[in-house]
Amino acid sequence: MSAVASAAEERPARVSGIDKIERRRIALAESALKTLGELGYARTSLREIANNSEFTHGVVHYYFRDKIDLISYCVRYYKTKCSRRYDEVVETATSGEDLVTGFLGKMTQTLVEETPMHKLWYDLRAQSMFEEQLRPDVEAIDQLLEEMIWRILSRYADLTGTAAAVDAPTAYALIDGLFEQAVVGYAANPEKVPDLLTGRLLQVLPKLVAA
Amino acid sequence: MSAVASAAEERPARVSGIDKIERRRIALAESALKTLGELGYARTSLREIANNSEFTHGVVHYYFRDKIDLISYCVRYYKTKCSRRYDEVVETATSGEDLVTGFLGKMTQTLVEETPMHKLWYDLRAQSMFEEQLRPDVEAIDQLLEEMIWRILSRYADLTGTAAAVDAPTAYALIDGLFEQAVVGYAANPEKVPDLLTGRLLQVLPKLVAA
DNA sequence: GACTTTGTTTGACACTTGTCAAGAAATCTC
DNA sequence: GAGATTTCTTGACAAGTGTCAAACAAAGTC
Repeated sequence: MSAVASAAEERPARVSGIDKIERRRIALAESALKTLGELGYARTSLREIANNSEFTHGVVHYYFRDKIDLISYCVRYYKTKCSRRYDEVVETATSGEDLVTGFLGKMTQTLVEETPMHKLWYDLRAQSMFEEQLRPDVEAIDQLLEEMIWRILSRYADLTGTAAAVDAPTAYALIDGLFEQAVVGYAANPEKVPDLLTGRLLQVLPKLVAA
Repeated sequence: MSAVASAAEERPARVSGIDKIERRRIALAESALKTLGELGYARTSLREIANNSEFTHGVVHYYFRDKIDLISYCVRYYKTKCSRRYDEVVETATSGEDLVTGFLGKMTQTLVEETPMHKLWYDLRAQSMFEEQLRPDVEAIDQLLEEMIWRILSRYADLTGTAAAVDAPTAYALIDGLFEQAVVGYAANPEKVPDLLTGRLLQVLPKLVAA
């Protein structure tokens, strides 16, 4: 089903106990993330997660202490998948234009192809304002995403012979604001929103650097 | 308790039926908003709302068809309170500096004094991605907030003899991104966040206009 | 092959949820 | 003040929740 899970089944040879348990957790988390992405935090129950998986609801509790433990694990697992999304673009781009094109392409692509995941992320970040237990994980991801944006902006400045004109948290908040706007608006207007996002980023990116 | 409710009690003389029912709804909504702001959407039940009010849980159902009807009403009621927040600043400012100072002051003030309301707003906007019935109301508020930001930016351009260098949706997404970052981070760092927000806006605002 | 450990199923529990309806209380109308 | 209407209280319901524990199966160990 997922990259990790299927990789697991390809090589079922030797699995030391700790790895096996970790593998199950990942499978559970993948399944939970799918359900969470569709229904959102508020409407997702442990039974729903179990129903949409190959496991029964008891198994969920065998591998996770409670609901928050599961969700928290999901969030942590999720972060490893997303914050390196633009690395290849950053490394292979040979000009500012190149980088911008690649960045916009990847960004609109993930907006379209992984909408549920992004919806979930903004949902969970909002939940973290009310549920303290989620806060450390959310903060960690936010940090990762900020660094991701900063790598892109630094490289962009390099390639164009300029310097970043805002600091990292600011750059992240700005670009994230545009992206969240796109995610929220995507359901209502899936054809137009990606282009709108592209246009807005093209307006903004040049203003984030200065000679 | 609130401005509207207390105004209602000061003048209990003549109240035509339709107004009385509307008044009760407002009182319920105020109470619901208080609870929602503290607990967030996911953890707020109708009974909790009733418990934190002077009414019983049956009354809630007497005045609102169901839960979504109540929350939807709350959202609509809320919007009337917030989108004119900066109007006075916009009208009285006589220079760019003036406007920026007033804007930043009001923004950090509402961040600190009305934190629960802002948390709720970002929560509800996230919920609207999963709950279609919330979408029209959320979209309407987003529109209002975009216009609010645009009034500020236009006036800022006027006063500084420049022109806005981004369109309205972009400007809103950028500033809202910074504000949401501040709201999310406020709980963890209530002393520093307002100043950080101020600093970041000062970095950004000049870049949103051009000669 | 018996025994132990590990993993899984199933069913139950206590509780909360949104919703509703029957009736009491208050208010209004004449 | 009697009767009608509106407003509110109370208690109940069905459904869903997180959690747990006891029975069961599988796998590993000697």
